[in-house]
Amino acid sequence: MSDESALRALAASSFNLPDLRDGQLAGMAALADGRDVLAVMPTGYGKSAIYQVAALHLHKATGRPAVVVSPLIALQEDQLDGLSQVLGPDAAVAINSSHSDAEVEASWRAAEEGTAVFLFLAPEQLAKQSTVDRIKALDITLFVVDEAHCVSSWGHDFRPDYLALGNVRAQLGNPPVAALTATASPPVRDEIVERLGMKKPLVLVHGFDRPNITLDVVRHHEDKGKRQTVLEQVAALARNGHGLLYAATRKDTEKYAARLAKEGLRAEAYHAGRPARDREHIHELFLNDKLDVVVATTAFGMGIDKPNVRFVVHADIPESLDSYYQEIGRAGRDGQPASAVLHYRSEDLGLRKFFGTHSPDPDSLLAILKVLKAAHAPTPRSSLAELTGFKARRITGLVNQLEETGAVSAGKRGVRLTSKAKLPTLVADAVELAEARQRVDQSRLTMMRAYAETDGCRRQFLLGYFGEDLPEPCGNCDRCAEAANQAEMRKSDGGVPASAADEPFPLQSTVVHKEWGPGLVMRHEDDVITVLFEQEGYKTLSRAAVVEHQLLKPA
DNA sequence: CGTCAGGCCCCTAGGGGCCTGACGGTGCACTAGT
Repeated sequence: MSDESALRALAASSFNLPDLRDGQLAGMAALADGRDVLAVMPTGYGKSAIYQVAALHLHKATGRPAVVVSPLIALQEDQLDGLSQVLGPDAAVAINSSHSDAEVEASWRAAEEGTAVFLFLAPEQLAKQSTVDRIKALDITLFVVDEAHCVSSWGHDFRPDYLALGNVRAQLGNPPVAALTATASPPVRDEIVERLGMKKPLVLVHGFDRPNITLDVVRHHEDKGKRQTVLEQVAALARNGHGLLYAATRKDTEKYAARLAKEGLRAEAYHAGRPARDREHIHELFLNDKLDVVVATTAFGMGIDKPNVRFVVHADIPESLDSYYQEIGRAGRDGQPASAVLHYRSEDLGLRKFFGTHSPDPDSLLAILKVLKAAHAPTPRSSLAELTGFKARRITGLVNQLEETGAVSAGKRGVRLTSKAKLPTLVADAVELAEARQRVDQSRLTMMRAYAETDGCRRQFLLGYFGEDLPEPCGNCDRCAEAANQAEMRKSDGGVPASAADEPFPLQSTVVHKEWGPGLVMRHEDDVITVLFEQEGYKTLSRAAVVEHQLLKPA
């Protein structure tokens, strides 16, 4: 295996990586050998090195570049800076809207003349056929998709061009794919592999468990009480180091940040509504330890690699465990103890449900299909936009939906109708697909909720979701602490806990509520009983009210 | 689905309570107007 030793040598000499971690060399070798690779590794583990060393190796042999698809321009520029320092000024170039036409042209030349090893761009650039054609002429060595979970989490509606990457890759002659992400449960991995058209990929999953992060969930019944507790807790945690507070809405980030600042903390709100200049500034302050806490929406995080984040607190539940894992994964990268706390109210699920609702639009789908039927020939997306009056981006989204159900196919010369079925049938198929997606999104939320409500070890639950088995409870989460407590109490009582015997509705017993119907008792907690109702899902009832008004009857 | 802000009424004058409608996240690229 001279390739492997060559790659090792290259990693050491060009990237200053004398020691490679589990999976890195295997990934590099597979890519150099023309095999697809899916790497699921936390930020800071070194997944970028996998494609970078492989690309440099291939560039030395062929003089041809690798394409890197990356979701954020800021991320592209960071990578550019990093690579330029190591390999020289023109070794990495980017094509995006932050550069002038002249700069973009210079980047293309660097790629065409063989100086550039890496060509960075966002998926939206690849929506232009002229761009795809020009890349095709480069005969690239690798097609790298960074933050590949975006394919599944953003592709379907928010940034539909992600879904077309598989198609683009095919047009480029199916170069080997390197898909990289820090978070992906097995179904998300499957979707990435499928969407990018990866064949028998080498799947590398490493560094998933982060035992130094303490996992806690705090349940709340009142919104006001939750806000107060969150503030107190963040203030307490910030005494031992810097961290992040995630909130669901922009307004809440502002409110929390203002309150924390009042308490004397160096706190800033961060969300997509703030001017780019402020966002960069906050980012920089945080990286340089000049802020105690950043209060942010989901906008903050991708590409952040700060080793000494001591806590990540969530004031509101995220949309999925995939998101949650990624967000808490920003804590404790230095391996020192760190804290991840989720503040949970079942009412907060409502907002997430709202965000997860993408109502399918039959009229728009029909309008596209009518145009295509009349055309009898492949129709470029630009013409579709003109003829229907929809914006280009909307066209991409609608065409993606129709393409997924096989109604149309998008090729080099445009979109054409491929199904012979009646148009209303095709619309119905696409609508059904959108609804199915909605159900999937809801079920991911359900898993997030189950994490928040589990009686078992949080880490076992979390790792289980990602398909990893943790044989013993972790001993570093609130559930494990609770279990240890109860064991201690039983020991000192010398017997069965008192509450279990006189409890009118034992755990796992079936009960009936006069409005909500039949349900299963899931949990007892201080003065609250949690019941999973067949029709309504989880509900928490005050024990006093249950007793006083006889809300529940044994079934 | 829940929360918030604004308007309204209330009973007796300034604050509380109720109702209703609006709003809620993530980024690319492109264009028009300074």
